[in-house]
Amino acid sequence: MALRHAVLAALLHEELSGYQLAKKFDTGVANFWHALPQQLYAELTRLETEGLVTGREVVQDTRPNKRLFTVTGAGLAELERFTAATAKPSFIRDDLLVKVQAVDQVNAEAVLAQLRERAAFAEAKAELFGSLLRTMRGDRDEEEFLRHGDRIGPYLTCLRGLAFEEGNRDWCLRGAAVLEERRAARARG
Amino acid sequence: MALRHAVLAALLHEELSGYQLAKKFDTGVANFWHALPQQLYAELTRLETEGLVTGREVVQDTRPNKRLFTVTGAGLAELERFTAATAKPSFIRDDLLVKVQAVDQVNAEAVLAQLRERAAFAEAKAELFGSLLRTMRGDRDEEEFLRHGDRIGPYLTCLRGLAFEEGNRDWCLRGAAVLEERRAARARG
DNA sequence: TGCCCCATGTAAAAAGTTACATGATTCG
DNA sequence: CGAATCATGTAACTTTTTACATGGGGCA
Repeated sequence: MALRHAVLAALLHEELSGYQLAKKFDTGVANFWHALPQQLYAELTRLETEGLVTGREVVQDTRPNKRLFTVTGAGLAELERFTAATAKPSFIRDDLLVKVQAVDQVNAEAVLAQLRERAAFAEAKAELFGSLLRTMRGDRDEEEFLRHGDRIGPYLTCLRGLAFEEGNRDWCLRGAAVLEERRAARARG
Repeated sequence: MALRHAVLAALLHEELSGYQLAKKFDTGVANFWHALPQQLYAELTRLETEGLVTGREVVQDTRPNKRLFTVTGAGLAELERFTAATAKPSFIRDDLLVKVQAVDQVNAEAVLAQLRERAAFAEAKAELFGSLLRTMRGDRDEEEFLRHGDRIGPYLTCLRGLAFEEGNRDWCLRGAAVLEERRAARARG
């Protein structure tokens, strides 16, 4: 039941349509959670019937009409309750880790290729997060911004996203280097 | 459908019972995946009917009997197929991140407390992973072990787990420091 | 004597993924 | 002219979580 809270948190600063929300959750720009469009449309509907968000129709001539959603007082109260409750620890769940775990018994070439691919993906995401952070803090430096800025929440979660992707990248590159080195050693005899 | 592959990967080196497997997956010692006991018992049953693992009954007098599972040839082939297929990117999904995202609008004290708690948890896990790594590499240094050791798969995934938890800890401590500083600033002015 | 560990599950509910559906507009 | 974007969903399926069930042995 955390998707609803993720949606509420995402709508806290901006009024968004389901479509816009979906884009954020999909690309991982909303890097504190991930969800598919269908989930979001369904969740927004549920949240609206429960009075936690309100939608207003925006009629567009050139584009299809859309509904923009805002968090209500009840929605904010619900987020407050959620925030006060204790959170469970989070776990990694990643196909690639499973493959690496098995790398001694299976085709290492395939794993090597996927490590390289993932490293590139992680690097791209890290760069995206980096530029988002620069945009958020403007001309202030980070220390200054975190001391006195408003809206530090999204900044902090983006920092975690950045570190996570940098960690991914570094680990993938390290793993790839190890596998390459071992392949080379086998080739030498 | 990755749980089955996680189970196969976990059983690759050791023969384990459902209970033992559950403990690993629960404490996150099998830090490349996480699953509840019920899932594992169900998955083991399924894997056995599909011939991907075989169980052998071990009769115990003082303890209840148990069934130890091993990966079959078909199981290894299935892992091989899985490894060759392309993996999807992984996303963070964490309650605490949602709470931090909302921290500007909700009670920051609760978030601060949870950041501290999580930092401690992450630190404990990082230490556990650190000692697991030391055990795995024995008296060799890491470079040496990764070059010439066998079973580097579990070592590499454990390295990722370690970096992840260190990242968690550092980020939590940073976030907590920021929130404290802002509280102090508010109190002053 | 009460609580934790061993050991294995079933059943139901919630959450997440995959597949499919529709239709206009803008861009290369 | 075909593909991508805007915009919103429904339906079926898979996966994960929560709650419940059972029963002996060891330990404080």
